[in-house]
Amino acid sequence: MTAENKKAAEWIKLLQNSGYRQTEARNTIVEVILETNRALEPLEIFEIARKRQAGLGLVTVYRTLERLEALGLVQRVHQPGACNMYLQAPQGHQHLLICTSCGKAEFFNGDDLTPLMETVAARSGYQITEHWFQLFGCCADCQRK
Amino acid sequence: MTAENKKAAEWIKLLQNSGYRQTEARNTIVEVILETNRALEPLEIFEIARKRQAGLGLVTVYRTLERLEALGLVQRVHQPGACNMYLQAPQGHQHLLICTSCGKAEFFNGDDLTPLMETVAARSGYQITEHWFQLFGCCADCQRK
DNA sequence: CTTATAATTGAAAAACACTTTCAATAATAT
DNA sequence: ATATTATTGAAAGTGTTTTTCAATTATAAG
Repeated sequence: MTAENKKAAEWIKLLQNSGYRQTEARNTIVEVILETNRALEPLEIFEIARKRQAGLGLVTVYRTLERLEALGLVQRVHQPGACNMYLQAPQGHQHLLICTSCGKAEFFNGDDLTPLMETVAARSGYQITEHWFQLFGCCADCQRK
Repeated sequence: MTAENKKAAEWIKLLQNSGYRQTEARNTIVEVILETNRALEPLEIFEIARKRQAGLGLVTVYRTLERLEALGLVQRVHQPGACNMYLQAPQGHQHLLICTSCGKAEFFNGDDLTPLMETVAARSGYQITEHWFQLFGCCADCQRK
């Protein structure tokens, strides 16, 4: 059993524990998300998944993403070109690093941001509750090309 | 002449220097953006502007925003709820602090991010070219309420 | 000031992305 | 095996953004 299969089984289990049923459509959609290392739009997920499961509906992709996001398994990603992309969520709170060439997404820790946020809070008078931090660049593989 | 009027005149001038014409529609749209301290959706701009200029079309708002953004006068802002909002762009590269209650937007400098970005670049092998950093919170005025 | 020009406009239609509705189907509990 | 109920895909509906187009208006030229 590969790492992806194992994670897929975990996700399905979590869905079931929340009262959702295991279906072919959900299995396929979960697999597609887990084996992709970049954020995907609903339509992209649909097109990949449809090749494996004829008859799958785009609506089901939207509905499954909604449930996966509510369970915190998937994360919505905003990018300049598209702001409704979905990616497997990391452990805890992490920040994204995205390759502008191939789209590959990696997470990193941003604990270092706390002092800056405190300075901004003090200067502005705002009580800061949330932050978005995302880096864009060219990954090692794409630099070689 | 108020500060907003002065800035509006500058923007119109810049538009003209780029080969665009001065029109009533553009004047009104520019004024609305300049006197608002929060990011607005095209439809919001349209509704405010229409009260001052009957007959204005929503299409014109979209087209004007496109030009203003191309000239760097206006900046597109992504927020969890809406990712097509527009705000007067700051001098140089700055980061946003947005009040989740009233929407008020302020800019701040984020020079402190450089060391973190260098660390991430070194660890990941990415060549970092761009970053998004945005803070959300409750502004001083809204805290009092 | 008058005329020629080319950009700009708003209306309408089209394109697009996403959501809702609904009857048929399929997963799960009994 | 059966009953229950979530899930499904198709179709219709909604909201947003873009395109098309003829009429209008700003600007440059005379």
